[in-house]
Amino acid sequence: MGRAGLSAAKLTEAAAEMADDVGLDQVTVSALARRFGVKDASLYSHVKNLRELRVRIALLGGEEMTDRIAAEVAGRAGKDALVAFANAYRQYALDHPGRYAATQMRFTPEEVADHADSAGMRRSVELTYGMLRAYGLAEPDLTDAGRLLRATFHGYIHLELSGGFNHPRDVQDSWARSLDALHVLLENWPRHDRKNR
Amino acid sequence: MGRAGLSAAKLTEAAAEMADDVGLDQVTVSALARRFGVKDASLYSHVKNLRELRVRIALLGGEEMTDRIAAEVAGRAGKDALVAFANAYRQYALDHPGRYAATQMRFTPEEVADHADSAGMRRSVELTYGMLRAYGLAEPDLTDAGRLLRATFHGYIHLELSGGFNHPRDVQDSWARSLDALHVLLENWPRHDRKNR
DNA sequence: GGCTATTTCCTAGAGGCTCTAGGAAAGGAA
DNA sequence: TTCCTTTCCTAGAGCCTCTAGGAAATAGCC
Repeated sequence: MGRAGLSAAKLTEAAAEMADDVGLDQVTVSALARRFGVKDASLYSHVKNLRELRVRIALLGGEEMTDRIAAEVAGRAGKDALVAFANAYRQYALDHPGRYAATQMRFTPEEVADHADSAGMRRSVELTYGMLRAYGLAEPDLTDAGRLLRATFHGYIHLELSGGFNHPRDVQDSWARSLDALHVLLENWPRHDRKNR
Repeated sequence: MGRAGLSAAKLTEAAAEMADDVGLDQVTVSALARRFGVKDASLYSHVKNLRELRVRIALLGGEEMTDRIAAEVAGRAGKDALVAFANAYRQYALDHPGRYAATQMRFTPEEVADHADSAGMRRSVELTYGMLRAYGLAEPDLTDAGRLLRATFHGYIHLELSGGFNHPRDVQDSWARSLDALHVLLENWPRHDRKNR
């Protein structure tokens, strides 16, 4: 019987699919080994431990997500860019809930530094800032507004994925309206002013 | 040697403390039994399984959190109420990260129906709606704005707790400014209008 | 108080998980 | 072919959840 031909990359891809299917916390070394018809211990030649496997899923997800967002935002500005960004963000999370959940993990600096660079995360921040500058914001409003946007997007997706929205009103409609509201918000951002407060 | 005098309530309280200390996913039946100087199997007389233990933590957290928020919001309206609500929400989550994480779990209807009523969750929704009505909002804007607020608060706390805010700017300052912005947003909410769009 | 019923806690054990140590076999390179 | 490296294996320790069935402590009742 030939070998399975494993590699860290193949394992990560399969683990990511598994995470999207059955949830990130159901991704185990055992289950993954089973999927490849191989013993648990075999995977430890390719991946240090379960934690590393999850970090790899997160980095993969971060890259993919940023790519999608960048493609959608390219060439747009203002509300167009905001809506494109937000929809790409949400759609990726809905398409790949397991990968998305992984991106929300807390990393130690070594973990980020170790495998791959965290290019995905960094590019993502740049995209956000570019968008916000189009609204005429500058530091520290840039950071504040960026945090608010990230929080809102993430919170919305998290609640949606975890079934937190029980009311019958369609989530898609609520989401669209929230984007309208955020656009208004960014246009009327209470700008930082040394005298003010 | 006497008995430990366990009960579902005592276990839940201890589990909640443990969750705040070491993280919700570190709360195990084994660890909890160890804490009481008792064998694992003993806990199963009081609690059905690990899952139920976590649900109980969530319900406890939900009650406590809603109580705090209600106390702070009482007698306030408009921006005062918004800020009081938001700060109480955030402070509870920072004080009790494990309990808070538990409240974000996905429940099956039976789980909610089983133990206790989900009074906490329901009251929380009512509080939000009361606050929003003070801004002159009505359905479906009430639902939309409520979702946006919940998403923003949750997303902010989640990112803060998971170390997602790397920028040196103080989170407290950002938060305060975001509340200013949300107030502006609610005052300028793009109201639902059948002709519009 | 004594007796009984219930609750609390125990031992024993099955089964799943992570991860290490050390060995065998497959594939590539010289 | 021969050697070297990588891939995969067996074996096993340790921790976890959860069940079954039994012993001991408490509570209720006469």
